Amino acid sequence: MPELPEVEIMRRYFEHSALNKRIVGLQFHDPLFKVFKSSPEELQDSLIGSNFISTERIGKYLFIKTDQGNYLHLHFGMTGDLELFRSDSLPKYTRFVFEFEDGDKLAFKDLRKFGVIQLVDSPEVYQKANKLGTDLLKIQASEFIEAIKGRKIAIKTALLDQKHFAGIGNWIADEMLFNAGIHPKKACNDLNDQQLKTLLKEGQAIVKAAIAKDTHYGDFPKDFFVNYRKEGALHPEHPNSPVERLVVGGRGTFIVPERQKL
DNA sequence: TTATATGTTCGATA
DNA sequence: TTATCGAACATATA
Repeated sequence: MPELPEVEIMRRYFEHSALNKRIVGLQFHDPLFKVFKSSPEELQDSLIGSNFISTERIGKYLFIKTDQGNYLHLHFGMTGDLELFRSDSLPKYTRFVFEFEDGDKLAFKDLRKFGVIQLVDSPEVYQKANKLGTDLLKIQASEFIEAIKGRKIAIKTALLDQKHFAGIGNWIADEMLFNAGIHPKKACNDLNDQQLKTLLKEGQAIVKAAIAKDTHYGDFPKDFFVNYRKEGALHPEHPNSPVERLVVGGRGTFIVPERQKL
């Protein structure tokens, strides 16, 4: 699920469900500890008895500040999600649970276990240390253009790289390229500033629209490309050019050939 | 059985 | 040293 808009919605969900409540317990449900980058002892020491007081998001990376001053970092990988619950039975694919003093429990669910749970000093420190770029909604056009210009890799590969700007995932990259009429395999250094500017504008608009719809795909505008993102589908603006699937940078990629040419 | 899935990282190579 | 590419990770579904 999680690209920038989904993580933004999760950030808000976390704020509504878990802020300013004492943490009284933690549960670990990942025997091989794949999603934990901090040890259970560290997490216990740092979180039990503390409160979460605020949240921040950079691209797909979520940071939650504790009243101790440090942060819990959550990444949702491909299949991560949050769910508030109270029952004794765990939500499916739960890997981690926060227990709060009011009886609420918050599950970190992650089928494929590509997610990350980790204590960090601060978002800024993490961002520097891990070469995480500027959030897509905050980046200036000049910075965006500079980050792409001159590279010889495929534009889609550059869009998915979180190093210079963060938040674009597979479907949003396809959506941006469709809107801008650019072929995903086009080399970065074959694009002019105007095209890059358009890409950024489209990307920000897509992300904002998705957030406005609470990332409920069914509620997205009818002409969003993601609605036709499968082989052979027909976008209303291109009734004679069925969607084709290709692979770019190892990721499934969908285009309308008539609109996106090399 | 094989291919695919909304993500990131790491090792090999240039 | 930096940029790029592809495999790997874990699990379910078509």
